[in-house]
Amino acid sequence: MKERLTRLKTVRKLIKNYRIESQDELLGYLQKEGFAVTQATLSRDLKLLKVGKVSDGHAGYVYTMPDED
Amino acid sequence: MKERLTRLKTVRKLIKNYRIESQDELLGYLQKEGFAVTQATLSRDLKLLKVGKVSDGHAGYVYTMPDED
DNA sequence: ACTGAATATTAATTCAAG
DNA sequence: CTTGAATTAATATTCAGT
Repeated sequence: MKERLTRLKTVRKLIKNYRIESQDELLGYLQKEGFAVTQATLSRDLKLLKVGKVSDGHAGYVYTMPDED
Repeated sequence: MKERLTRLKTVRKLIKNYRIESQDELLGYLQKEGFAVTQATLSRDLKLLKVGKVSDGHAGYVYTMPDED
């Protein structure tokens, strides 16, 4: 199944364009894009993409993409 | 209490020098350096320092310092 | 190999207190 | 303003199934 590849691309895009604070939130965006997965899968995707969750210092926590990969 | 400042410095150093995979692990190193805090405090420290936990792609998860701050 | 459901683990926040 | 204990929330992993 090559769905994972297209999904990973989408996840990447979403993280770059939105301020996402949790995997559940990301899950919501993904669904709007037509992907139906669970949190477990998303966790694995984020691992593959090496995205990190970092505080912005005051407000909350945000997912970040590594610079090119 | 200015202990937080010295502790933050130490946390920074530890994260730069070791491969730390959890706050509990970091807690251990901190104790060896003479700081006795709880996970709650550490979580706050990491927030202040904007450190992030990121997968290295295969093995596990590692804490990372933002490039200069 | 990829995934979901359930679970275990880890991390953030609340709430009270110094 | 900083912290710890307890709690809640978030995330990683296990285990089974395809």
